[in-house]
Amino acid sequence: MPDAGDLPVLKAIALLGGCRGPVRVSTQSLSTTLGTSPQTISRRLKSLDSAHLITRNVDPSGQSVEVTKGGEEILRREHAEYCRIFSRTGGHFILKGAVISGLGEGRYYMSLDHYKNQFRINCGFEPYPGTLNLRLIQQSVPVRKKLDSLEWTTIPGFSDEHRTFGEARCLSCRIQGIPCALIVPGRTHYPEDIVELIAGVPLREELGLEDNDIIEVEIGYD
Amino acid sequence: MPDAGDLPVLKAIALLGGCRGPVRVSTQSLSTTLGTSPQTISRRLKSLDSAHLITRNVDPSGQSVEVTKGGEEILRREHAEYCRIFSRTGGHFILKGAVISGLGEGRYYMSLDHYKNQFRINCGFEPYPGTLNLRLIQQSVPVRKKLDSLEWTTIPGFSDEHRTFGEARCLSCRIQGIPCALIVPGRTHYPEDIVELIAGVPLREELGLEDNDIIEVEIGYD
DNA sequence: ATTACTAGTAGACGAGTAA
DNA sequence: TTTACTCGTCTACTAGTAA
Repeated sequence: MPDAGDLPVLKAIALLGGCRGPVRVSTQSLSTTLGTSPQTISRRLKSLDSAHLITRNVDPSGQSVEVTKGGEEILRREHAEYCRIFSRTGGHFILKGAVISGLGEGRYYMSLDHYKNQFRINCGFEPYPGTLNLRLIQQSVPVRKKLDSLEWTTIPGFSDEHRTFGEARCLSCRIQGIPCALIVPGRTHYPEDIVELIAGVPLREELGLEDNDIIEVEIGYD
Repeated sequence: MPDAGDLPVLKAIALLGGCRGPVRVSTQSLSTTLGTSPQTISRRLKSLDSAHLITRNVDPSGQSVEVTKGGEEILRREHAEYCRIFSRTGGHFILKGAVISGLGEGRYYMSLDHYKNQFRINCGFEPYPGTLNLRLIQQSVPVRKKLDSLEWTTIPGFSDEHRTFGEARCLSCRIQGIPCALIVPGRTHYPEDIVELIAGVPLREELGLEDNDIIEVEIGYD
C-alpha cells in the first residue's frame, strides 16, 4: 500500500516504459509532466524505492528508474479496476497447465474455519482442505494476466492471538464442469505461471489426476 | 482538474456503477472501501460535486450519486493511460460519419501561428486553416471511445496579451489516403458523435465533399 | 443511522541551499 | 545541470459535535 500520491508518479514512470526496462528520468521532467515540484518528485521516488515498487540508479546527472514486479502488480490492479468500469464485456477464458505438487500450505489455510466460511459464502462451496497447483503452459500466461481485469472477490484476512492471516482474492471457474475457484494469496509474489485452485471436492481424486497431467480451467464470465 | 485525492473517490463511485446511473452511497461505506474517514469522503464528494464531476441527491438517510459526462471523461482518460502501459496491441479502426458544417472556430484556431507550428511538428503537416466536422454514424460511436486508449499527442496551449488558448489532443489518421488528424480541444465537452479533423490540404475541395456526404476515417496504429 | 460543520494537529508541499 | 536536504507554511486530515 503505497502512499496515495505515489501512484501518479509510478504511473508516469510506467508510461515512459519503466515496466519494460530502466528509463532515465529527472525530478524536473517528472515534475512538469505531473504538475508538481521537483522536490516532491524526489520525495515520491524515494518513497516508491523504499516500498520496493521501483529500483533506481541515482547518479549526479540524473537517475534511471525501473518498475519492479510489485510496482507493476499495483498498476495492473489499477488497470483492472478501470477495465471493470468501462469494458463490461463478458468473456470466456481457458487456462491450460500441468498439475504440480504445492507446498501443502493451501491445505493448512483451507482448514481454518474463517477461510472455510468465507469461501463457502463467496464461492458457493466449502473448500476441500487442499489446493490444486498448476504450472501454466506458456500460452496461458498472458491469459492469466487478463484475468486480473475480471471481478475477483476479496476474502478478508483475520488474526487470532498468535498471528495474522492475510487476505486473498478468488475467482470462480470450472474444471471439467466442477465448480472451483482460482485463489491468489494477498501479498505474495506468485510466479506468474503458477495458479492455485480450490474446490468443494478433492480434485485429484475426483478427476484421477497425477502430477504433470495437463488440465484445462474454464473461466466463464457472465 | 480535480484535486488529486478526489480521483480514487470518483473511481470508487464508478466501480459501483455510478457511470450508468445513480448509486446510493454513504460516506461511511466509501470510507471503508477507500481506507479513509467519513469526513474526508464528505469533503471529497463536495469537491467532486462542485467540480461538476458528479451530481448527487443528499437526503438524511444517505445520498445517491451519479458520475457526470465530465467525470466519466476523466476516468476514461485515466483508463486510456493504463491501457497504454499494458496493452501494446496495435489496432486498426474505422470511423464512419457524415460531413457537417462546423462553427468556423477551427478555422480561426488553425490560423494561429502557435497551433500551426505545433501541428506541423506533431502531425507532419501544416494544417489547412479550417476543420472538417463529422457526425459519426451510431456504430462508430463506441469505436470513437476506444480511440481514447491510443496514444494521442497533446498540443500545449498558450496565451498572448489578450487571452489564453487551451491545449488540444490530436491523433493521426487518414481519409482516402490523405494524412489527417483527429483533434479534440482541451476541456470542451464535445458531443460524443462529433469529431473534428484537420489536414494539410482543404479536404472538402480535395475530396469534393458536401454536407451529409458519408466518409470513412482510418486510424491505423502501428 | 445519515451529512457536514468546526477545530486542532499532523503531514505534505515547495523555496532555498548544499553537494 | 543534477539529487535531496532543511525549514517554514499551509493544506488536508480526523475527532468531536450538531442537525
